[in-house]
Amino acid sequence: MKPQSSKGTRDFDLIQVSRRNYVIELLRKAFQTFSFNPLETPSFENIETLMGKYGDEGDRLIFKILRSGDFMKSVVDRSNPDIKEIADKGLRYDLTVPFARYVSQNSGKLSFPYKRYQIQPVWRADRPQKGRYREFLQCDADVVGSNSLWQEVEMIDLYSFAFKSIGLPVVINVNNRKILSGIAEVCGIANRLMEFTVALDKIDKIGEDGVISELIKKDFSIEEIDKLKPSFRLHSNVDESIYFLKDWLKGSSEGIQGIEELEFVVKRVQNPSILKLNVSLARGLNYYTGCIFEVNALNVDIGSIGGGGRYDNLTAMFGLENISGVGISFGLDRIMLCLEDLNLLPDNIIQSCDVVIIRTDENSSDDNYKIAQELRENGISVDYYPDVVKLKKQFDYAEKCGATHVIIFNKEIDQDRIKVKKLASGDHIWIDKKELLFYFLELKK
RNA sequence: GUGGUUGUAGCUCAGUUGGUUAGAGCGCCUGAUUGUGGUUCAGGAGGUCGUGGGUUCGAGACCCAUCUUCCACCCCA
Repeated sequence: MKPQSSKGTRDFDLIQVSRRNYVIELLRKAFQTFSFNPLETPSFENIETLMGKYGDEGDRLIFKILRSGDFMKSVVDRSNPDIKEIADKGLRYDLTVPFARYVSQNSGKLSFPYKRYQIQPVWRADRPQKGRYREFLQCDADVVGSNSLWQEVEMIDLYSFAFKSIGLPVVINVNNRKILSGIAEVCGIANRLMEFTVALDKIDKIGEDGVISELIKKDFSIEEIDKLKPSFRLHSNVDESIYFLKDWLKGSSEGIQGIEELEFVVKRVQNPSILKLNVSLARGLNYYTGCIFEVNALNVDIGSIGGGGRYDNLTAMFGLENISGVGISFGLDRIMLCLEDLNLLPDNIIQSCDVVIIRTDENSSDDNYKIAQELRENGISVDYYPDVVKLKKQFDYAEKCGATHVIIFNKEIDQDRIKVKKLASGDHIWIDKKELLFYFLELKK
């Protein structure tokens, strides 16, 4: 059998794990700084929990898990089985829906507003591309149980804080679903909001003409498209856009509310310069109801590296009414690609061992191993080479596992001193047996 | 899910209009040399040419299928 990892999945080696952990810790620190509590949920959920939350396209991309045992037994029509008949579980597609399930299930013991962060992999049965995997790590922060717009402000500040600490320059696109509804309302296409926003969302990619032809394809009339046209040109300058929108949408109370919400938020964030009001931003996940966010890295063409927004009714699907939430997500895998592309990762973050004990003589084995035990007990990372073999082999090994030092001790020849060699320079020093631990503890400081 | 693309030693790739025992560099292993590794030298292992069919006297090269890769849609982190 040929060894091969499954489509759209990857293995991470020493360097990659070290780098990922480095960024994950920065994110965790950011979440904690904003007072979110950790939560972990199972990798799979009941299929009903997942289905119908992400739109038709989302349902298709959920990894379904076959029923245990004879999974065809419960199928009524074998020529056309329903998905729920043969699969009763699915791998989580995002972290927001499992979170909503958790909140609904545990509403009695949670005090609201409840803030949690969650760093776990999610799975999508998508066709892989660069920056698009079938298993990837999401890092989410959500707060539920309050309608306060201060939470939108905090979410944007959290984004700024986190990306600043990571050192990745980004732009945060913001919009509000209510503005999109308002536009649809004043243009008389309220019943076709989704079709309109899906087309508008592509404007950065296909341009104004592309959006128009897309709308024509979807049977929008020329008059309707003419009315919608101002939305194609709203970009960048936040104040001007808000001023214009207030006039344009004055016939829609929902639209006006959306603008006011947006205005409240953009006026209060700590670093408004990384915000971009982007009326074309729609986001496909259909549970969003208010503010929506999407983060893009500057100077890297890889799609969004984060997204989120306000959802008013997500827990209602699980029976818990009147719980509004806001959440944001960091796409770790894409963030890593950006950092690698832009060469922004420090090179001193590899988590490797401090010292390899080189074996030259079986008679010294016990003494060598005692050295390893003593160092380990004091927090030094030690690799004890298991065999007495050629030095070249042992040195190569030490080099490869990233050790900074090797120790050579032969009790017959060396007696009470130990040779400590720095791998990078090749320099060596002799250290008295009693001083060895002190030497490495000093290095660690 | 639709359309296209890729696949030769561990890695990066050569391989001429289909024609004998499929090559290189790097890496790996062994030995020598270097005052106990990183240099240099010599030798060696390793590929049913992604997989399965087909065309042909003959296929790594052509055809079909399938898997994988990357790209564009779709959608998204």
